[in-house]
Amino acid sequence: MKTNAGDERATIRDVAKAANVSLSTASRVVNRDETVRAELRQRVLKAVDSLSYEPDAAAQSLRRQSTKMVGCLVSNIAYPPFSATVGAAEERLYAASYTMLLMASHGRVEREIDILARLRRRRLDSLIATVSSEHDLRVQEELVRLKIPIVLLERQLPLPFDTVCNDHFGGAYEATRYLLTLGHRRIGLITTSAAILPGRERRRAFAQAHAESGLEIDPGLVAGPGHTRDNAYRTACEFLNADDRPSAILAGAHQMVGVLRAARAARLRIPDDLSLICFGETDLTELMTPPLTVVRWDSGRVGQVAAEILLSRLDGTARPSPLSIMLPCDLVLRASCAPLTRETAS
Amino acid sequence: MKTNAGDERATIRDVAKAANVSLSTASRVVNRDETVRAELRQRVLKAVDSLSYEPDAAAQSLRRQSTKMVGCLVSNIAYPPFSATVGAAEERLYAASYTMLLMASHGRVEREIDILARLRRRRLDSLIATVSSEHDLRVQEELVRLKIPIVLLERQLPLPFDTVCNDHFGGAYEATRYLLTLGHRRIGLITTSAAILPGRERRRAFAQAHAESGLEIDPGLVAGPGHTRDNAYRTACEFLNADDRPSAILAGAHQMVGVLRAARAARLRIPDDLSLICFGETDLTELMTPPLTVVRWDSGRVGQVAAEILLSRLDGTARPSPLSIMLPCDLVLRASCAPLTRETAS
DNA sequence: ATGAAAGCGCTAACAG
DNA sequence: CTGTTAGCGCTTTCAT
Repeated sequence: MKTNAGDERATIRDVAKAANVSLSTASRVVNRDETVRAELRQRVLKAVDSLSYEPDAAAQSLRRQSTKMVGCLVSNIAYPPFSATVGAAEERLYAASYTMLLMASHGRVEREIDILARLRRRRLDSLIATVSSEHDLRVQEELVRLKIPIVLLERQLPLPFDTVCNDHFGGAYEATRYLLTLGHRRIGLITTSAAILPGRERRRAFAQAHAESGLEIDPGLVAGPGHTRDNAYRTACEFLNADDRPSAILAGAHQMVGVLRAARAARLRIPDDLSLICFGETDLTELMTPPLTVVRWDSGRVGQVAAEILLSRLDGTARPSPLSIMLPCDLVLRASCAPLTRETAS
Repeated sequence: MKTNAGDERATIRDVAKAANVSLSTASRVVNRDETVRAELRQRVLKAVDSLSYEPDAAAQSLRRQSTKMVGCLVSNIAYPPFSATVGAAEERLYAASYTMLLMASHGRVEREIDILARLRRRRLDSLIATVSSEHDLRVQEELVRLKIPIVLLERQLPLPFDTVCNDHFGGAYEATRYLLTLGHRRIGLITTSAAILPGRERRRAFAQAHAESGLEIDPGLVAGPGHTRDNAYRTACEFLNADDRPSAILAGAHQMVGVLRAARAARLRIPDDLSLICFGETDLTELMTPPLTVVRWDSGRVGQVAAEILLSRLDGTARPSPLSIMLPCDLVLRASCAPLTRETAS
């Protein structure tokens, strides 16, 4: 029974009229209020069906003061770790009847502020965000002004928001120590900006591992933001063409693409001439020759956990104090690192 | 002047009151109606600023009967070609003040129907969709019921929707011919389901190229849906362990990961023992050893074009008849294909 | 040029 | 248990 006479959408009023009940009774039935007599309920349900009635989310939002929408702010949707995280979060939120709004800042603060203003007008119930800098006060101000539960991904701010991060410090520390143990003394680090947690923690771990071995770091061998592949490629070329080139490089998955190109251009064999460790697992790291030693974590898990926290805030289950979840990173040894012998040192 | 006395959001009423003008005048100013006296305009603007007034999108949607939201339905957000497309579309739509809602069907028709019903309630202005099957009539029905402009991505339906696709037929045809020219006679094809355009067109091209050379196809060497990597891996293993194993395989980027694993497990060298062509460019195809010959297209471009079409529909610029855009695919020769000699034939 | 009033579609007091 | 009524915040006639 799906004959929809007019082309117009049926409203709850139409349903009430067709079922010969009041507006509120119709509303009650639609909203599963139990206190409606079975007979009336049937009449309403029939009307709903025959009119193909569907509640208007905009009207509901206005009235209920809740949009059942969650914003998701990332720097770039197409960056695989992000898309895996976003995908997992969407999955969980969808199951809880939330709709996800997706916006990309492309790493630009101006854009980010604009996005947050827009999201404010949309009256989101909640937000998942990976801000492009932890130091920008305007962004922080905008986040606070939203006045909704916020979960930060891979970021830390001096604000009472929930956060879920991976243990990039631990991962980078293990990776650096491993290279040091293999005898490497000049190691390059190419990763994201120090203005965001992964970049900051990797630098800190890199420094600490060196310090614990009583070794100095050449600041010239630590590079970032290098957010783009091209930047990473150029940086890697500089590193590899120098007289005292590093014998090993640690790089983010995104940057590693540039590093591999540079290594190929410089005709360096891996791991014989250059040892490599990648932050993040991708198809490439696993299937290339040789397979790359990686610091691995579960991007999807980040999104799942974030969604879970959000939902617990939304239904009031969560304890008031902000949660700060840290997920593990593991060093997975493969074939891209070799011990440093006299020969390979330049 | 950002002192917001109460914690409540200011409404247009508050603004009108503070500026000592009527509701409608305040609204006019906010909506850039030119017919307001400069003095009043200033007063209103000042009030807007001091109250940090921001229009409520839900209320606007309700009143204007337009949500300024565009839905985006894909099977999986984290699948790189999709995320590149979605990212590019979001970019363009954002610039035109639209917000993107993202939902993933995970290839399940039931889920897809549920999503479409939900989107209907959200009263989207428009939709970008990559449905999981071109044959499901319920999905088609739901799409029609939306009664909004729809752009289909990489899909074709017997309905008056705009579509933007890549020339998978052309790409697969060239690729197959290339392998045939190299002397290959038993070629495997592992790609997506024939129920969607890319899978269908690749099969068709594969068949036509063979037919034009007067060659028969072994249907056992054409596999799909194999949407997951594990499926592709299993299929490839079967192919490669058979006595009359194919000397070459064509596979989608997603499936290729499984194929490479299988080739490695079977200790087959590429291209000496097995020639490979991949549908779609990824980091892996370019940087692995040997670099893979690929059928390449621009995923981002698909999203851009789709967004452009959508916007032209939304502002009434587009001509009424549905557009059907086909973007090119190119065969990029690299090092993963070798001529077939007696020795390599099994 | 400005204001008063109606109403988008819905939910939730409040009466009965 | 059911109906009447009052808005949610906004835009838009329609008068003035």
